[in-house]
Amino acid sequence: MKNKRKFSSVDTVNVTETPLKNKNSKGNTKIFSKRSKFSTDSKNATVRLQEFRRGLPIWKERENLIRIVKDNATTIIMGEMGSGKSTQTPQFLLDAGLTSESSIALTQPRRVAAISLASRVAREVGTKLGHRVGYSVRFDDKSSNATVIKYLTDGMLLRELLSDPLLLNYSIVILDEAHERTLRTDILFGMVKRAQEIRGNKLKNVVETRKYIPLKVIVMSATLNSEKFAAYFNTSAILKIPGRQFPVNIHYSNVPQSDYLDAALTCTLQIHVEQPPGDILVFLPGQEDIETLEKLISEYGTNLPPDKPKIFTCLLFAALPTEQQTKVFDPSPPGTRKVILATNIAETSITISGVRYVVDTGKCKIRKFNSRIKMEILSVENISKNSADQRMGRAGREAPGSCFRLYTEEEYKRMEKDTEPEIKRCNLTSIVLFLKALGIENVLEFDYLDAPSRNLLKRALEQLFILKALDNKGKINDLGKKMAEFPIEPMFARVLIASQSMECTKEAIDIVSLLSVDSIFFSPHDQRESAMDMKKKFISPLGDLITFLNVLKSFEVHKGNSDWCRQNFINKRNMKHVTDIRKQLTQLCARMDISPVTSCGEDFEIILKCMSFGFFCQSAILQPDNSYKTILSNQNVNIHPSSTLFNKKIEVIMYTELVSINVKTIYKKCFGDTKKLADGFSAKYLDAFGLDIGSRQKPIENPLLANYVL
DNA sequence: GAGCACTGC
Repeated sequence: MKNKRKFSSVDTVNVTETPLKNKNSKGNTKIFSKRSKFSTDSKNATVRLQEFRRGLPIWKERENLIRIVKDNATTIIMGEMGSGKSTQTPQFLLDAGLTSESSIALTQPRRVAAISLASRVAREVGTKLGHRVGYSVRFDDKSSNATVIKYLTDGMLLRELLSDPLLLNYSIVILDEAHERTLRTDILFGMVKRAQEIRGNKLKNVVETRKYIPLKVIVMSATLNSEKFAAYFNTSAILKIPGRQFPVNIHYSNVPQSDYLDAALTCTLQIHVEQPPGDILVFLPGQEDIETLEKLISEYGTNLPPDKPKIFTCLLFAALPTEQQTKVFDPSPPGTRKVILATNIAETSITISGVRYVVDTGKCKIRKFNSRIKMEILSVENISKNSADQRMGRAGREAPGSCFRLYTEEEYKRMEKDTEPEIKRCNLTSIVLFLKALGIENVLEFDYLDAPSRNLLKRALEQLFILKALDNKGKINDLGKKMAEFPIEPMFARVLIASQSMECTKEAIDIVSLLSVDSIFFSPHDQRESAMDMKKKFISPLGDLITFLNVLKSFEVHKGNSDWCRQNFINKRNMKHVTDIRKQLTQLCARMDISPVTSCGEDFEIILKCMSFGFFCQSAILQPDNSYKTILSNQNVNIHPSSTLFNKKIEVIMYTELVSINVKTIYKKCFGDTKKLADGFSAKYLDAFGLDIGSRQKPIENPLLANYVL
């Protein structure tokens, strides 16, 4: 069975903090199956586990850690990779009796990390997973009333806040990987601090003392600006734990590189020819670069000196089907050197053993709000110093290594220290609605570690107002509270709620689930045309959304058969995700008295009208030149060629996603050379569907839209 | 007629 959890063992946290002598990078299953050999002598296994624990760098700090946590409301632990902080800290505190009758929550930004850490710690504690030690991630809850150490994703703890805003279920909350600064951990910082203060104040009230126990907070991270966190949490308790890292030689480029792809090719081949054995990990910004470099390496690789080993390339990026992702863990064939071409996925999420050399282009793709074109775009940017150091570290996990930076030392010095936290650059609509639902009415004055820009907050508020989640004073109403309950974007939540009166909840759930995943289609580069052909039989003249619905129906008729998926270029992993989300939304709707079985049958007009409750702002009108203008900002846009409505000249369209494309691609076509061109963007529609003007929601009361009412 | 960093509920 190849599912996501196959990766649990390759996650940074797990591998670095549970390095067994017989470690096998192929997966937890392998690691555990090896270990289960020992479990025939369970006493022996227990002894081994305890010996291993005592060997961790954090073990020496045990008494110190317990004392600091005992004496301080908030503690900051800086632990390098392999220090054992994520597995040992909760056990130390539990053994020291610091949890009283309540439990410990430890958050992770990633599901696989939460699951594999919980599995590991359950073994160390000697309990069945889900009893004393458990985890809670979306679609998978292995925790019970008996659970005292609970690993959760940060998103899961956020959800728990909705029903338990003071986190009374826990006496200790540990926020791990704080340096990653995800939108969710940033909100958790503020909420946990608030819960701690309120619980502290309640404690002073003698009558209530029984009910409230103090909340201990621990912020953990590999590298972070500890002073900043310490100031934010009003604490001076900082504990530093050394990690296990081998030295890495850094080589900088002598001159700035104008073409990082070309530089990466040269550098990789040079390492291959000149350096001793060891795999090479190349960091690139995205899929396109990875595929281009693979072609280049295979072309040049054929001209290598005959006495040199051959090059064996592996690709690694998130959109790659799981079976192909796992190929990076296969040992390279004899007489070859493995070269892994990867995105940022190899920086935090996946650890590959055998890497001795890192080639760092110094670039990554980052989602950022662009105020000029007023939309979020994905663009290639320089990485931060921290990110560069993280990439470098990947060369020194098992032995000394080398890192080749394709930029000069001057350029490194000019890099930002840290990557800008998401809260300063991403869409905040969900988060603002969430805060309001938690009773934080003044989202501008919330106690953020880093305050988001007022511009971003204002946009989020406007959006929520348009969706009728907020009243004209910006206060959340019943509709908004209902929307916040759904674990989906507010616009989708609006559609689900509207589906009740539109009597099409079944279809609305299906479509929202389908739109919640990356892409249900898989089109490999070399088989693009046959993929297009196979897609044709699903196409509905009503647009992409009904086409998606047809795919889902067919997927179910074929019971998710793998061969059927492959033949039809359907991404099975993502379709499975669709059905998981659908199940969750179905349960949630039922709980909120929105009957999830109400169906509009084949009357798809109804479902399209229902979608307009969430997306009526995202409409555009056909122009004489066959382009479109958006109703909100009068912006020129086109229908994306992958849309089923491309070239159909529909009078009015509504879209769920706007994507920007690089001007380079357009110029490439005209001039063939893109080197000297600056980046630029042109908006296109990804998902569009036809909409009869008469069915548009009217009137639009928002003054912002007044100029654009049809 | 073209393109998708990484997560998460």
